[in-house]
Amino acid sequence: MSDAESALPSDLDRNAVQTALVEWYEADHRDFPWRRTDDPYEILVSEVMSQQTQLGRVVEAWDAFLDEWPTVADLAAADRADVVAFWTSHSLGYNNRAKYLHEAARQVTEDHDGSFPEDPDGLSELMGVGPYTANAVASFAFNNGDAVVDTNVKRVLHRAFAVPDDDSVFEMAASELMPAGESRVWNNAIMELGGVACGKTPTCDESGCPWRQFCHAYETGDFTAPDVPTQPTFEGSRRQMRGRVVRILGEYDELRLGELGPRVRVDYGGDTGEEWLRGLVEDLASDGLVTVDDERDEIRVSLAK
DNA sequence: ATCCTGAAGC
DNA sequence: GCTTCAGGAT
Repeated sequence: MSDAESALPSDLDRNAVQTALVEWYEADHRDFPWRRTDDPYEILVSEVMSQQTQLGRVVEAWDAFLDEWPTVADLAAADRADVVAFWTSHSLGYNNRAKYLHEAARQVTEDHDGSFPEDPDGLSELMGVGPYTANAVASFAFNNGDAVVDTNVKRVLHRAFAVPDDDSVFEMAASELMPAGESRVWNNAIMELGGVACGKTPTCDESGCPWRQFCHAYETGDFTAPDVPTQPTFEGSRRQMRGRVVRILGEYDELRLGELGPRVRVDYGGDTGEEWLRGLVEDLASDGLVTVDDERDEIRVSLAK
């Protein structure tokens, strides 16, 4: 259980490490609106939007989303098509996440009598809520989570304390470092550190990083970060075309395949003609995002209700 | 292990 | 142009 390779702070230093970070965070941090609420629904919406999307781009969408569906019951009662269309029109990407969020709202309303589970295990049962989001919502809504482990936390722990690039080790280290019973401020603070001071290009001195005196990377000058899987080129990809289909269907009630095609790509036809589009749309249908209505010789496509 | 998405950052 | 961004489902 003990960590021979990494240099997690000793019991003696841990308190100083914890205090330094919390004081740094409380002295000054970005004032995102979801940091001013403890409503689990509002927190969940912000977390799902924030997955793989820069926080600054989330603010406007978060406001508009809660304006449209102010409570979890409102969202549960909405049509999935409207939620997916909203998601796409606000450029949030990953429209599967809109479907998951809608489904999670339905779970809370129907399976939990309208009130959220208050611990990570219970929250994990909600659709689209994995280990990170479960701990984030438990922390920020109920101050009742364990340490979150996201790319920010991994990067910080790897640099500061030489925690090896291994998920289960990151989890143990993060958990050991968190002051008990302070998940709300702690998880906010450590992710703020990763987002502001210890990003890909660290700004230790400019940001007044509170861990400089403890930091392995600051001492050695090696700011190597854990590997993040690189993505294939987006331009021209199938993923891009899926995104276009969903965006277009968000603008029309229903389209025939032949009407949809030219709007998806100007060179619609040939190798990327009806056959190709049909496959694309069928994939989206199995993801529950669109409905394909195949009647007679006309194939009609729309966002799934 | 692969797929999902789009824009800012560099 | 390529990488990165508060991950999760299958």
